[in-house]
Amino acid sequence: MLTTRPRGTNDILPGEVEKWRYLEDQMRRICREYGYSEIRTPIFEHTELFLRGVGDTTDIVEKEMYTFIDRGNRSVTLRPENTAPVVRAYLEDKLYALPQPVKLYYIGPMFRYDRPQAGRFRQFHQFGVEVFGSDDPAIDAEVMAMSMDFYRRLGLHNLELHVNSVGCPQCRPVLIQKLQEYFRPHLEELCKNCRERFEKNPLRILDCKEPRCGDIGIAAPTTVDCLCSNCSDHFNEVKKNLELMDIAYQEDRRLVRGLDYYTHTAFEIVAPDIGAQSSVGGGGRYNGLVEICGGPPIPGIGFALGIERIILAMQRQNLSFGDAGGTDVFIVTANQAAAGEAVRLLFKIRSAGISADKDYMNRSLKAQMKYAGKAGAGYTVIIGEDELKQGTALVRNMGLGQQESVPLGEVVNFLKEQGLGN
RNA sequence: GUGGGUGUAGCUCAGGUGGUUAGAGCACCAGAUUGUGGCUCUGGGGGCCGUGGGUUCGAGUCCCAUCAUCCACCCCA
Repeated sequence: MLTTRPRGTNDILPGEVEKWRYLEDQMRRICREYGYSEIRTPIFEHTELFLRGVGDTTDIVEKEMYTFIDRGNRSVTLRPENTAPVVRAYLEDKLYALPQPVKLYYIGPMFRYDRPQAGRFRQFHQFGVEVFGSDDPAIDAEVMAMSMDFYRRLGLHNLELHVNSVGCPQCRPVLIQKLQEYFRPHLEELCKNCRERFEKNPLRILDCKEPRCGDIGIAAPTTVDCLCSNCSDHFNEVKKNLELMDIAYQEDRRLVRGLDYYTHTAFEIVAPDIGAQSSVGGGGRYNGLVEICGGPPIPGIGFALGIERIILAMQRQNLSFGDAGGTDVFIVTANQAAAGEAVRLLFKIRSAGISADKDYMNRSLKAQMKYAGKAGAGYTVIIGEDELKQGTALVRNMGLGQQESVPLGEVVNFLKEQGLGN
């Protein structure tokens, strides 16, 4: 146990961490372009926030939270998602006093006590955005367009954008009633879960994966059948805006989100080739959430993307994560007498903004060359007896296999002339 | 929470029906007439066989438990 990490967590090692940094760079860039500012909230919150915000009948709250009592006897929970915390910050820090809409993004770890499998971990990472203060359908479309734009920039293809409207407090009771009327005669045939859902949240029966429940529900009334005129207009405008941007989507009348706070627009982005956990992102509108959390009735919408799943999908599609970057220059010494000069020169090269390294393992010249080759050094700078006498160094281009003698004082300039450093 | 697969060297894996010093490839380190990497060749270091019990004269191999991991259900990003 001492040397094993907790189940469902990961070490991100050199070689892997560069991918994360590449993705994080892309996230920050697109957020700047779409007008989003970063917000960082705590990793843990008062448990009550998630009970109220996410919904106490959701699976996340009922069985997946890392909740514990701290030394001050407070119940706190490692955040299982970040919409509720951002809403909390929006209220606590009075961001409603800023010009609206307020557009925020976050990148960070989330925690859910799930059974790990492909694309699912107990500590996983999300990139998400939240927009407060506007119920303009154009914002709904923008949030979806932004997420699709993000995937496009990474080079991901074959992704599907599924869109639906789950109604509002006006029309949802109508839908729930109709659904219960429809399913009541079939109650016995439904799976155990769905029989519970029948009472608690009949909407969720629609996206049950049990084949039998699907068959039974095939002719069930769907969300769009019952939308009030407001919701219906809103949904149509959202779709119109997507079309203005040429964002391909499919309307999925059975799409229901697992968190209670969604109203109106709900969407999900699916990658078909990463296994069973195929959802790489999802989100929707949550016009009631700010109020649920004790604030004024302020509308909101957002999305969250799973970073591990994005990496999985990119690897499946053989996509590049940008240049890794490594050592440019390696200093090789032929004898002990050159060691001092190597230290001096190494510092000068690095100070000039060029990545450089030397041997620290007392290797032979030959072994140093080998190591430099494996480290991917573009150049080696060789200092030996002859060089010391002449006050020069041999600068070898490892790619070309050519080398030339350069005065010690000129090595840095010479390397710069080769295009190194910036 | 449920089901199935897998745990042997740093990595990927071999190790018929239990039998003596547990192997390979890759990686690592060193050398191939002593100042030069990639290719090749030679040699070397490395293994509580996941862990704990049990059966047996004897367990990497069989049994039980446990932990980890992978995949699926479920759920979701």
